[in-house]
Amino acid sequence: MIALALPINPHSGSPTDLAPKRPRGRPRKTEGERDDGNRRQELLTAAARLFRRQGFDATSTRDIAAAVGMHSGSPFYHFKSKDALLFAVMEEGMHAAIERQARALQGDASAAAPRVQIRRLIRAHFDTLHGPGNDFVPVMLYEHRSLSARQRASLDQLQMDYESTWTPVLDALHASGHLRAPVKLSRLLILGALNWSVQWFDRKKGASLDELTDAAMALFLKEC
Amino acid sequence: MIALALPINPHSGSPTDLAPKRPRGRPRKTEGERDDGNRRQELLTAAARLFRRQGFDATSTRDIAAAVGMHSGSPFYHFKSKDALLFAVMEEGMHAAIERQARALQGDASAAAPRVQIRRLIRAHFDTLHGPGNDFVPVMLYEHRSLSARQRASLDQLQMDYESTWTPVLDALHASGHLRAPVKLSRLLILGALNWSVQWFDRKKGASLDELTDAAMALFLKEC
DNA sequence: CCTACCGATCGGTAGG
DNA sequence: CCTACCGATCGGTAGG
Repeated sequence: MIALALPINPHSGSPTDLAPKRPRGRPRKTEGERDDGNRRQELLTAAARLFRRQGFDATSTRDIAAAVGMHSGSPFYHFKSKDALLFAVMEEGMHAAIERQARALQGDASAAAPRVQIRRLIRAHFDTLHGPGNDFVPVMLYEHRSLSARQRASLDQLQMDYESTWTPVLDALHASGHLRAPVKLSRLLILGALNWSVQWFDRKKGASLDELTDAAMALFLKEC
Repeated sequence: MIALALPINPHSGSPTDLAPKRPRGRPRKTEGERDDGNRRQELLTAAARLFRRQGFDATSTRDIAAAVGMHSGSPFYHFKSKDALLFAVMEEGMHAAIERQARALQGDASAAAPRVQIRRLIRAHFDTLHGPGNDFVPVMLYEHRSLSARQRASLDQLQMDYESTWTPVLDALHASGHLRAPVKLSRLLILGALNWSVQWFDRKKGASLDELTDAAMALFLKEC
């Protein structure tokens, strides 16, 4: 097992350490981001939380720095711009959502009845939007407009990957008569109904995520 | 009939006009807004358009001034702050939406079948979101977060007025078996599905508003 | 990752 | 509604 050199406190190592020296100066950057382990992730988490609460424009890079105990210029050591930070938040959100979705369908991807599959998809989607600490995708839903054209195109691709999982399930439901509206518009309207819940759902009161899922199932599907 | 003195060009009137003089200096202000007829409305329309396209924070008051051919400080002659301008945009949007909704139900408010009523509500809602020049309500949906607590409370009241029209219709549909999910959650999910269309609907391509309405009806209602 | 700083932009205002 | 302007804030950077 390889020991990871966690740079928690740069002053903690003895000067005579035999461990291989980390390279001095600025680490190489990759696609507008630098890699530094913990602190980078802390910035992402804090940024996601603040972006969700206050919006992208209303959150200054100083706010984000303060939230993780850094000084005003330091976030730019980890991200080359505020835009790059926003993009990284959204990208991480989409990757997590895609993985969560895959996990929800695991095992019986094609074995389970379409009604079971759609339920799992809906429930996983609600988890992505309302699970504790899951601020990343809501930021993406809110702040899609704040991205550059290139960044947007890249995220649209991820979003298409995510949504493409729904299509065969909706096709099957349409074929069996559980869904009567056209599949493409159904997908847009259903995901819209779920996404909009970021505007009103409160985990601490009202319905639970299971009740929400039940309601969505009852609203969208015919009983045949 | 009383002649309205439209101050289109302050220099157009002869000095010997017998028409009653307009009061000199700044007009009285009311709740953070001044009344000046045309120009004020021009500012509102331009602001709605820009806020929708770029977002509230990304739109400067200079952008808005330029859009109507004013200089940078002049919007503050009509609105006491950028916030007041945003609020006025949203308020006008909600009033128009409430009127459009009432018009859609006119005549047979209680006579028509609930299925007809819900169709009209859905169609009127899509008109509010996607009708030509209807940028006011989409701004409200996007920028709800940018308001102060007081402004938000005031708009929430208008939104409750708007949504309350849906409840008796949904109640009737639930009673007749056309709607199976709980009424309150149904209202939230349905309006969410419709609202989210501001993110993807394009009047110039794809489905028409009528097709969209058909799809929504087919998605949400059981056939009994 | 900190210190010290810059240029640009922005909401808003005084006075006419 | 224009002119001229101010104070504050912000993203970002050089140098260490």
